[in-house]
Amino acid sequence: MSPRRSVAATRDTHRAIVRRAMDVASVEGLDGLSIGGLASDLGMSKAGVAGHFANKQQLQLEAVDAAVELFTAAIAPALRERAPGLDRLRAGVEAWFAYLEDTPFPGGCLIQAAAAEQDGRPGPVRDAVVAADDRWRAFLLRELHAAIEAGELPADTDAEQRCFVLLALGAGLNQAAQLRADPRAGDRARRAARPLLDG
Amino acid sequence: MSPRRSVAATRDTHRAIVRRAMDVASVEGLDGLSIGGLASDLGMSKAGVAGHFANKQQLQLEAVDAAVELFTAAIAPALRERAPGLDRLRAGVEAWFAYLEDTPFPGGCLIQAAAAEQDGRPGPVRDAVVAADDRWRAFLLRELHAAIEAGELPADTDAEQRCFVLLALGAGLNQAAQLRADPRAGDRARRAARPLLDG
DNA sequence: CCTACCGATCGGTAGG
DNA sequence: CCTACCGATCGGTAGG
Repeated sequence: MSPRRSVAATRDTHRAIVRRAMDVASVEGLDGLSIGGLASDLGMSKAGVAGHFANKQQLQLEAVDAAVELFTAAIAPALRERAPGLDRLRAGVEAWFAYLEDTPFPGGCLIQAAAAEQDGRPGPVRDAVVAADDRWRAFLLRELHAAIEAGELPADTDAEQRCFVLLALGAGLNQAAQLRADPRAGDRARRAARPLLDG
Repeated sequence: MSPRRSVAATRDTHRAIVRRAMDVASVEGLDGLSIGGLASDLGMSKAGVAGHFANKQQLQLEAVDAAVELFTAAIAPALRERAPGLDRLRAGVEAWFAYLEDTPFPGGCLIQAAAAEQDGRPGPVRDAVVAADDRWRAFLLRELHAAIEAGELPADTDAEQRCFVLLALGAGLNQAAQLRADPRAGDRARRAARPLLDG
C-alpha cells in the first residue's frame, strides 16, 4: 500500500542510470550518451530510462553533478584536519593527482573530458562543467592566498600564476595518463608541482 | 574534352569539405561531424560530400592530417635558420604557444580537442591523433637532447621531465584559452616555460 | 555532383 | 517500467 519500497527501488534505478551515464560519458563524451544505449546496457527499455529525466540535457547535467560529488568525496578526507595554507594545498594537490592517475571512470576524469568536449558549445551543460572547474580553481587560489597571509609564501607571490601552472600540470597528467597510458605521469606532475607548494 | 578543369574543381571541392570539417570538428569533435551537416554548410547534396570519401572515418582521418599540416606550416617558419638545441626549442615553443592562443579553428587547436575526445576509443582515428601528438613530443625531446649534447643544459638534465612540463603547459594554455577565454593564458604559459628553456 | 532511397538509431511521447 | 509509436537524422548506396 505505502509506496515506500517502490520509491527506494526507483531511486536505486535512477542512481544506476546516472552511474552508467558517467562511465559512458568518460569515454564517449556527454554528447556521446544515448538513452537507448544506456537502456541496453542496463537491461531496461528506452522509455524506462527516459522516464527518469525531463530530457537528455537533464541526464547530462546529473552526470556532471554526480562526477563533482565523486571528486569531492575523493578529495575531502585528505583535507580534514589540515590547516589552511600550504599544508592544505599540498594535501589537496596530492589527492587531486592521485584521482587523475586512478579515476573512478573507465575513460578518465569526467570533468576533464567534459571540459574539453564542451568548451566550444554554449549552454547549461558547458556552464555546469565550467562551474565545476571553477570550484577547484577557487580552492587552489584560496589556499595559495592563505599561505601568503600566513607568511608561508612571500608577500609578492603571484598566486594566479602558480594556480595556472598547477591546473596545467593536472591537465598534462590527465593527457599523459589517458592518451599515452604513461605510468610515470603522476610522479612527473608531483615533481613539477613541488616547488610551487613550497615557500 | 580533357577533364582538366573538372579535376581541379573536384580537388577544390574536396579541400573545401576538409577545411569545413576541421572547423566543425574543432567545436563538435571528430565524432560530431556529419556528412549531411557538412553538405548543408557547403550548399551541396549529402551524396556530393560523401562521394569524396570512402566513409566517414576517412573524412575524419583527412581532417586530422590537414590539421597537422596547418600546425606544421604555422611552426616551420620559426624554426628556419635556428640551430638545434635551446635556440630552436625556444622558437618552437613560442610558435606553439602563439598557435594555441590564436588557432586557425573556431573551437581551438583541433589536435588538442581530438586528443581529449579520442583518448578512450581505440581505432585508426585515435592512432592518427596520437601519432600527431607524438611528432610534436619528439621535436621537444630532440631539441632538449641537442641542448644537453651542446652543453647548453647540464648533462644530468631530465629531458623527459622537462618535456612533460612543456606539454602540460600547452594543455593548460589550451584549456585556459578555450574554457575560460583567459587572455593572459599565453603569457602565463610563457613565463612558466622560461626556466625550462634556459641552462 | 544530383535525387531518391535503404535500414538503423536518435530524442521524445502516448497510453497503459 | 513496459510496448509501440512519432518525425528527424544518421552513414551509406543505387542509378544517373
